[in-house]
Amino acid sequence: MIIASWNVNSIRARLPRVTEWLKEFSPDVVMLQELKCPDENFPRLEIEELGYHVATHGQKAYNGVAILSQYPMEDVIYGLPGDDSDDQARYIEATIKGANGKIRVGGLYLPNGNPVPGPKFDYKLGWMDRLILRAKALLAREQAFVLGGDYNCCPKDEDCYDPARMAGDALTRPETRDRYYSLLNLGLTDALRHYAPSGPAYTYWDYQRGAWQKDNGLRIDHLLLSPQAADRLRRCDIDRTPRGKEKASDHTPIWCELEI
DNA sequence: ATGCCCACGACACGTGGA
Repeated sequence: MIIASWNVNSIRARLPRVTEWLKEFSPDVVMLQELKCPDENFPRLEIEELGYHVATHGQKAYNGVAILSQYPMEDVIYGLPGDDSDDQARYIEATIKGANGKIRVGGLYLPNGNPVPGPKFDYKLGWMDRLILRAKALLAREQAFVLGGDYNCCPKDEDCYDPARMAGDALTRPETRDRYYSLLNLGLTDALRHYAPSGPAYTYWDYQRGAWQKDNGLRIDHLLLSPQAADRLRRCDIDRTPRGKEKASDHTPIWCELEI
């Protein structure tokens, strides 16, 4: 089973890029972020036509997450548990019933958090604390799961093309990294780093200043696996192809293959 | 030169992204 994550930066603006990638790559499951549209405007039919079940958690103009799956989905939850006052659409979770077993999939769009300090950074850290609690709850089930998406966190300086330029940014702040490593220290596996333990492995390139052409990127999209999922990990990679196309998202897909 | 792009929504040189 191939499970991918892609921040598309508007599903409506990106629909041609998304459908061509689904046709060429045929991932079994895709977590999408930054839909930037309410559920009623999500291009559901166009994606269902390609053989995908669709679960969306959108909102007007900002945020928005979805899970696409070639297998049926069960027990979908919309929104990250732990704060009923949080009205930002940044989390969706579902169980995928594969041919040879099931896996729980959480798709997330973690808050950017800039500027630092400020209420947006406080919101980011609180959101990460809730994600850690959610991961603990899922780990207690002792089943395969993946938490994938745009974490808005460069775990190490090597995950930034220019660490000095990013110093103090919410994506590299120690408070952000501490929480990312708290997640890993629960026993989760950063799937990409299992195969590429160090060095550049970017998933995002700014639209500005020719960042893509100069490979001035960031590694901020991650797939974190529970022990039961990591046991089944067979491959993980970043597909840079979509980033080089016309009308590209500023992010590109990351994917892993699990023996499920 | 910490500016330069992109998308949204409804014109605002507005906001948010990262």
